[in-house]
Amino acid sequence: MATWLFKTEPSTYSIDDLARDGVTHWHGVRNYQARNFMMSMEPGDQGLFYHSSAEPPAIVGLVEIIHKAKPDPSQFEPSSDYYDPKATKEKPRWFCPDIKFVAKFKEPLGLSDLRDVAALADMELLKRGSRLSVQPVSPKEFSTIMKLAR
DNA sequence: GCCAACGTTGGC
DNA sequence: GCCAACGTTGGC
Repeated sequence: MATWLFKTEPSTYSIDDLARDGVTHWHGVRNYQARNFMMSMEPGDQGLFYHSSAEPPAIVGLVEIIHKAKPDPSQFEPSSDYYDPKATKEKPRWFCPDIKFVAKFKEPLGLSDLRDVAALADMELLKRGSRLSVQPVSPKEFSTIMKLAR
């Protein structure tokens, strides 16, 4: 089982939205590195759910991958913000997995608090200038965060 | 609102 | 294939 982190702006799609929906197609990611990580996800993998541009920016919950990545339908939809004119049904560019809600933490794990945790010193999320919206999380980092989570 | 960091685009 | 210009991300 691999472990990951999904970033989202809560004003766009929050942990509460996912709790309501139960399952969602993680569509709209338009970055090749993030896409490649999503294409390597397997059902049963777990993901941390992170709110960016939030107060505070924080890890707020846990999700699970329930279906491996398939073509992101929004790339074919001209009216979508995520439309990609260079993508075709025969050769899709963008793929995304289905994820399901597992838990919302009682207390968000704020970015500034995570920076104080020595075991997380090398975590991608905490790196200066880190913008990747889908990231791998190491087993050690994941277990450290799950111990902090309530 | 600022701005550093980073990815993408496109001219050459 | 280089790289300057530009747009976006996202913490602060």
